[in-house]
Amino acid sequence: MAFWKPGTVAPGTSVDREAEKESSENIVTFVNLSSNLSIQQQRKRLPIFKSRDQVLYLVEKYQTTIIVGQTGCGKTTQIPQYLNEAGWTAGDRVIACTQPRRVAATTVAGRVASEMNVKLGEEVGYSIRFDECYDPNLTRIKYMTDGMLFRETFLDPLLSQYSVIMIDEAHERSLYTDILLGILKKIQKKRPELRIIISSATLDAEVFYDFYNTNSTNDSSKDNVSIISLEGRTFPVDIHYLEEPCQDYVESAIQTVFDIHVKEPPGDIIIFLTGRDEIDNTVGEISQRATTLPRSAMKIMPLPIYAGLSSEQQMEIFEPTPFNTRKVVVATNIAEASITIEGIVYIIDCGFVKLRAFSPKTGMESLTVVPVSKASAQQRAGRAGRVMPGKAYRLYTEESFYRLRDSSIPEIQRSNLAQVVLHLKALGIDNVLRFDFMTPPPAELMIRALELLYSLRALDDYGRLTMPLGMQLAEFPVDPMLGKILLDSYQFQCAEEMLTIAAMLSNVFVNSSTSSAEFEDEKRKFSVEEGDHITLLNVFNAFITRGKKSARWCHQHCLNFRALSRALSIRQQLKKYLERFDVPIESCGNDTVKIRKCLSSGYFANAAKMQPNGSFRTIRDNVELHIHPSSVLFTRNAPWVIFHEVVETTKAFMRELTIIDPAWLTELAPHFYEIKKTTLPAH
DNA sequence: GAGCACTGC
Repeated sequence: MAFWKPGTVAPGTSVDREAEKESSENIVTFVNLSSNLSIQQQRKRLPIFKSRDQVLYLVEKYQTTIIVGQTGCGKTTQIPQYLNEAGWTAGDRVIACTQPRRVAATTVAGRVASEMNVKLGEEVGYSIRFDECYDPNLTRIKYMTDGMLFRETFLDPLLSQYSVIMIDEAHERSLYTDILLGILKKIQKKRPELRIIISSATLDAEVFYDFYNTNSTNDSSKDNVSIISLEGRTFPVDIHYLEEPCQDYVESAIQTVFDIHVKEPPGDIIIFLTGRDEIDNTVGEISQRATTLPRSAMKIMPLPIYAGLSSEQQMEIFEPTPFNTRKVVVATNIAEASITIEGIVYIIDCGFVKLRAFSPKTGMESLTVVPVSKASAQQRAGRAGRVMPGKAYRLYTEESFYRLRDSSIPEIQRSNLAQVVLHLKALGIDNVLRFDFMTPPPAELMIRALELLYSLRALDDYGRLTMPLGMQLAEFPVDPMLGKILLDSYQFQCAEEMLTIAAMLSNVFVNSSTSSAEFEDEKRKFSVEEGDHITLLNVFNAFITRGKKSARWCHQHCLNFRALSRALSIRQQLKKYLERFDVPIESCGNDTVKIRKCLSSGYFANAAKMQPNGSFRTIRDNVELHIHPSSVLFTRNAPWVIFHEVVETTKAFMRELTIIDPAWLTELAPHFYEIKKTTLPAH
């Protein structure tokens, strides 16, 4: 875990070390020179090349190999090529390499194709949702999102075409990474020849080791798992801690920016904060205080970055820094792994992150600020050492760093598991409570998911998947409640409307980039008194008809073009599933009763009744809820509603609501509301 | 009368 301090021996070849001592201009020359080398020569220069034979030996000898290496060591691009060269793709076999993010899968595939001098989509391909670029007969190395490889287990439960499966960035412990880790262990029992490579950036490799090691004797020479550590190519980062804890990390971050600006040599800064509010305030405050700098001083340019910004706003941070100016990027966790900004030399880490958790007791999600893990703090610091040695300022004491968790709680232990349970059942894993997870989720989470699936009639009294409903819900790439309204739409002749609503709900960033009065005016043009679902339907329909799917129209109406285009793709994909399930694609026109009844047939469990004081209580658990101010129903009178989700921030807020008639609940879900009938008004 | 980190099928 130790960071390399300047003046000590650092990792990497002596050639690399010589280069980094030069100024940044010299590094540019260095890179240009290497681009003149042949591709094969460049590959041999990567630090990982020295470990090539050892990696191949370990993969040959052990069923599972754990590779620990920092980002930038070349493992993602090189290891699949080494395996290909060593014959692991002979006999039409394929090497898979999974990534938690879409962009990583496509860009890495492109780079490897050019290194191998082949056309992307032939020997080297990729597979991500809405974009497949590989040839089943030709492709030998396939980069894919972990979610896509998981999907493939539905078609071929043993993933029999793959000789080696490399799970990259496993330390991030994404939901699908964790499910795959469990399923691969199961597959390996039936296919002992399958090789698994787990690649991780942190040193918590023992967890992976113990999980895959099936050697029950004390003789460790019989282990079927091996570990190898690779050296990275990043530069040393000097870590600074506060001597005393700070009261206000935003204020402390701003002060640190100006300290660096005045005392340190040129180089851009990144600040990690937790959310939009903090970021916007910090950017404003830095601009304001920058006006008090002496006229002769270097200029300072603060820029925000978070997912809710439009792509144009996001692109600004990648512009080259103007002359005599220091760029200060103020970021959420988006810059920890998803976005890489070149030229960062200083990082300021507030030590916190906003994390989503799901409560099995109430079925609510909460979004709360929690301390980061040591692994996250290390990852953040590493963002400073990409082009030259950097400095990291942690806005907490060294002692509190050592009290942090080693790594974040894996997603699978804090998520709504309804979809996961459904998927495992579809793979024939009946006793999901005993499935071999690397870190099992709490039993309450699993039980909550089983209850919901039972109430949706996706599971029978014995907990088995129902046919065809349960199986179809498992195949659908949406939440089971959304899947239910799609499959039930034939009863209300409204599949067209449900497809749109489902696509829009799977994609919440439609309007989050602006929050001005102007936007409020725009929103009113689309809103209807029945609630948010039909409002979303109107927005999408206007985008298609009046807006002609154009970015310009979206801009004029304060809508997020990226989000609407994505909704369009999701809708097309969901439509293909409905067609395959023989659900007639009909429209109910403007019959909002049909639409709202159909919504209730999937969301009956999420029903709430207004209280005399204006708040709401759920029917199921009697939990107090509030309408989120972004809802079109916020200022309206809504005695009974169903809602898409609850997010707990300052209060428990329902998001995306629709007004319903309570009689529909007993009509559509008598099995769920039978015993509570007395609480409903007589009709 | 609040304000939602980030992914993914």
